[in-house]
Amino acid sequence: MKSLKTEKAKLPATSKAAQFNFYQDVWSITKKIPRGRVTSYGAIANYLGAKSSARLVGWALNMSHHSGEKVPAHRVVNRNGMLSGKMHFATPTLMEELLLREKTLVQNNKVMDFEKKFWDPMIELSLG
DNA sequence: GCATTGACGAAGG
DNA sequence: CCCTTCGCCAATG
Repeated sequence: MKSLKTEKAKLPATSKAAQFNFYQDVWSITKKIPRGRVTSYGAIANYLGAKSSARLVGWALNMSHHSGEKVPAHRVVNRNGMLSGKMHFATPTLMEELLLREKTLVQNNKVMDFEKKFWDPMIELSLG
């Protein structure tokens, strides 16, 4: 696995190329989240070796909207399982609707059985 | 350019 | 426990 730190060693953090790679990596991982499962911003950042840059994962997913690519951003929630990003979808209810469509139930703005549905890329992708 | 703002999360009080 | 602070860093004003 390629960490962001490794990328940083080659490219300055301010480099456009480095940013682009980071976004691409985030989208790539997000696409691997199976239907009916969810993960967190921090888990993705951690997998990319950028443990403390969870906020940038949110930015990357935000960029995915007008990127033209199909990124299941609704499967990424915060570390408590809350739908903190739902306001950034086309409608305020779209994120929850997309989750419900794949049998992921939401109550009080939070994914039900979050721990059971949690998909950790660090674990799931390191074995494959 | 500097200050503020977040789809975050850990640590400290 | 809950609330605040802090590190993080691209984007925005």
